[in-house]
Amino acid sequence: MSNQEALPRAYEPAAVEKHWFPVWEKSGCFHGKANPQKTPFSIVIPPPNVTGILTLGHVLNNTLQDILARRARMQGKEVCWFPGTDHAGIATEARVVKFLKETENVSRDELGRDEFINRVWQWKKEYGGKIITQLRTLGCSCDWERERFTMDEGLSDAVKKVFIQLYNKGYIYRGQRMINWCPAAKSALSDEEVIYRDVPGKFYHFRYPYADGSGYVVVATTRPETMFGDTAVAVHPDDERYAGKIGKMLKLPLTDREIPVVADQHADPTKGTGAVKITPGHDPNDFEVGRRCNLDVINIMNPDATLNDFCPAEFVGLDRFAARELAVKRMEEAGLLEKIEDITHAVGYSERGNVPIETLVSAQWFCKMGELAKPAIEAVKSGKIKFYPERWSKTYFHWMENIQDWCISRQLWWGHRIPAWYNDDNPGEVYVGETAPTAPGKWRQEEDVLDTWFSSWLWPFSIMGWPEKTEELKYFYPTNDLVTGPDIIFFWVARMIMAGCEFIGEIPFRNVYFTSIIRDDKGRKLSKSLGNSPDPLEVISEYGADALRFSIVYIAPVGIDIRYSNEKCEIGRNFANKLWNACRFRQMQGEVSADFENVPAGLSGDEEWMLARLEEAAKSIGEELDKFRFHAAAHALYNLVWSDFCDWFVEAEKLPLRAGGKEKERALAVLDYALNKILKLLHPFMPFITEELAHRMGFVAENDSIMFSQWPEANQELKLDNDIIRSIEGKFEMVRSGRNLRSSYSIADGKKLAFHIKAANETALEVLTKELDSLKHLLNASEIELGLEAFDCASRGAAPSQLGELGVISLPLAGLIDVEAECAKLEKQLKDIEKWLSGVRGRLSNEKFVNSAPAQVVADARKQLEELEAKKSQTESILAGLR
RNA sequence: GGGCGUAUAGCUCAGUUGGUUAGAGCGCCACGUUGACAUCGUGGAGGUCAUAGAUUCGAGUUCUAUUACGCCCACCA
Repeated sequence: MSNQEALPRAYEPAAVEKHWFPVWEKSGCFHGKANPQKTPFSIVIPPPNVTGILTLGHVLNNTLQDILARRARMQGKEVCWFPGTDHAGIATEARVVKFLKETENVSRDELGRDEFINRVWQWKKEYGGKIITQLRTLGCSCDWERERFTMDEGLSDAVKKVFIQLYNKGYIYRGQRMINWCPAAKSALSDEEVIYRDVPGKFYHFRYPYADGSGYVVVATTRPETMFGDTAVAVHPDDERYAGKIGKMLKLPLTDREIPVVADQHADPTKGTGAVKITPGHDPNDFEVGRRCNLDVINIMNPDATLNDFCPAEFVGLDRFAARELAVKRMEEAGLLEKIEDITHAVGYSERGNVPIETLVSAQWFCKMGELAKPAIEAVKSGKIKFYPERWSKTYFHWMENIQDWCISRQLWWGHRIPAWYNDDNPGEVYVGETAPTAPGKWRQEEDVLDTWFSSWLWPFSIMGWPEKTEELKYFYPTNDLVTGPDIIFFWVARMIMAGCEFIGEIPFRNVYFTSIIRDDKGRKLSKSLGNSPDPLEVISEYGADALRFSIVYIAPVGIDIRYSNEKCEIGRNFANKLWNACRFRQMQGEVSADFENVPAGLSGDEEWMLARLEEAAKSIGEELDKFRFHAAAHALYNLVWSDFCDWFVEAEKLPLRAGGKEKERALAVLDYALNKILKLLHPFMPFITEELAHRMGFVAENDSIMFSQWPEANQELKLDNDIIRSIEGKFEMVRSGRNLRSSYSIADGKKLAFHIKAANETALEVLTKELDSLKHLLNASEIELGLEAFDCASRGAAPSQLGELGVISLPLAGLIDVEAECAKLEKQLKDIEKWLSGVRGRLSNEKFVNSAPAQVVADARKQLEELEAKKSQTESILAGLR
């Protein structure tokens, strides 16, 4: 794309985006490698599920990472952003099971383990990892050569090594424990994978008769079907109502079993009847009671949550919910149903399976977390790792300080198979190691696989080749920033910190930025079923990737949820178009200056003003990004480009551009200098359009990229004259006043007008004289009468403006002005002035204020008083003149 | 039950360490196409900062309580 070619009127993102990404990727721009000459900067991507497709959440998350990476690259750092995907055990297995059912009508079990796993790999090859392509569409500057998958060989080795190490340390153990069971996945889950929902339910009160026929005990339950697992009824030892009953037997209804009344602290005498049925096999509390009272633990369920053959015949094979209804029915028939209450209670659901989980006792593998947590807590406490927003550290500490053992085994096939073997010749003998044991015996490998997060928590170093001591690891670890959602703070962030501390002896990252959660414009969560989840690829094709990126950062508030709708992308699209046209305008003025990196000598006031705005923007954008305040940086850019550059500077420069000669040359040089800086500052946010424009304008060589140009830090050497800058602000204020007059008389902008300006003082007069041509240009004035003496508004039929920094501008409109209306306007102004005046006077006459407020504040108030008084008297004289 | 967050213009949000006329974008109203841009320009209207107290010379900003909404954690039958 040569810079000779004229720019089209409107920016068309599609072709530009399609053009640049392959160019970048092919040229190896994104590749990072150990380079001792440079400071390393690394990020690891939160690996999306291999089944996943791009969502707006990913767009936000990855745009932010890209901004960090691209800025660091421009700052001259050696950048590596490590990409990859997660094998996502449950999600992927379920997905492929469904796929096989639909395409081949075969089940997982029909295929068998090895064949099924083959099919998952096939599926992955064909359909998996779509999101990786989609992230390219978004412009992500990941080091795509380094893409990894959590089931890759090296990463799997890391998992094994870690498992063995923790096993040998005594942290990993296998045991019978109460766990969360997902009937959909038919697997154990960790506590974190259970989400609690308040749902309507019923509270059933049942009568359990004493075996000797001496009446009954009333117990209440929300889960009648679990009664077949009851092994006791507990009462509080001090509960007088049951004095003498402890030890008596009850007949468990609908069965031929008898169960004892036991005494246990768990029974709360203040609740209900004070008696509680005990189901040690299906309730964590009851399990503990069972332990204390030596009760049997009975599992009454099959893996799919149907009742097993321990239950009465007619219940066997029934789904738990059907069993519930039947149990209630039978109890009622037996006259043992006391009452039913409607209640709302929290029910645990499986996060992935979206069905109520079962708590049951099962043999699973666990990892003790207490010791692992200690250094990880310290890392955040000491500030080695910083959270943004900081408050998330509270959530982190709370969880870490109460951390429970982690159930890491899953009854799935897709995942890292646990490297443990059982000796069938010698039951109880277990071997844990990289490969099958060679010792004699009939060894059988554990069927279970590991929780997906057991590989994800190693991501920051497994992706760099650990346990090999690679160059990457040495150079890029620990990484700099992590950008992720707060919803996986426990699943992932906390565990990565523990893993880093434990296995590398060093934290995995220094800063963690938690993104906002995206909702629709009504504040609802985005979900497929609601149909309110836009497809980012469609948005990109409609608005452009840059537009989507910019918009989503621009609208993302600090620490709260984002309300998104596609129309918001107009912000970015319009902004891109504005930038495009600013460049188009510049291009139409002639060749780009030879030196666009430096400022020419002999600047005009407007030009100094522009440089000042640019400096201030560069400074604030840098500072905001350092604090991860992305949206603030985006707003600063928006104002810089639209308001400062386009609305004021470009308009003002049209004058010297028209003048031609040296003046034009200088104006062009400043425009180029500013545009070049603007494109650089904007590049991390909008990589495509800035690359395109930088080339079109000739700011970067044909084979180069803006992504390696130098990031504009605030320029300390630039000496700007604050008086001049202030006077330009005054000029702009006067222009606004003049336009206001024009507008209030509904005079078209195109009509040339004559104005009068009364300068506030000698200095103002000097400034105004110097800027007179500019004022005429910006006001589209045919003539401006300028002086120190009061303008006789009444005789000239003129409407005066409000008093500004530099003076009063008035618009003589013989015969046209409405004197009454003008007077009313001024009187209102006068009233306002008086109101403020009395406020300031009141303050200054308050001794306490004068004595205790900082000197500067008092001085400011005094100055304000003077100004207001002057303003008042001037306004009064204008008013008098008008009459 | 515990913890956290949010409440500012019609809508979505800014508002740094308290400093006195609370800002932006969108929307709305008026006017406007003379070559950068109608994906635009110019001007304008619009807010007793959720409520009640407290601290202070001064509170959108600090403290307490209340209300509403949202999120997280917690074994309550």
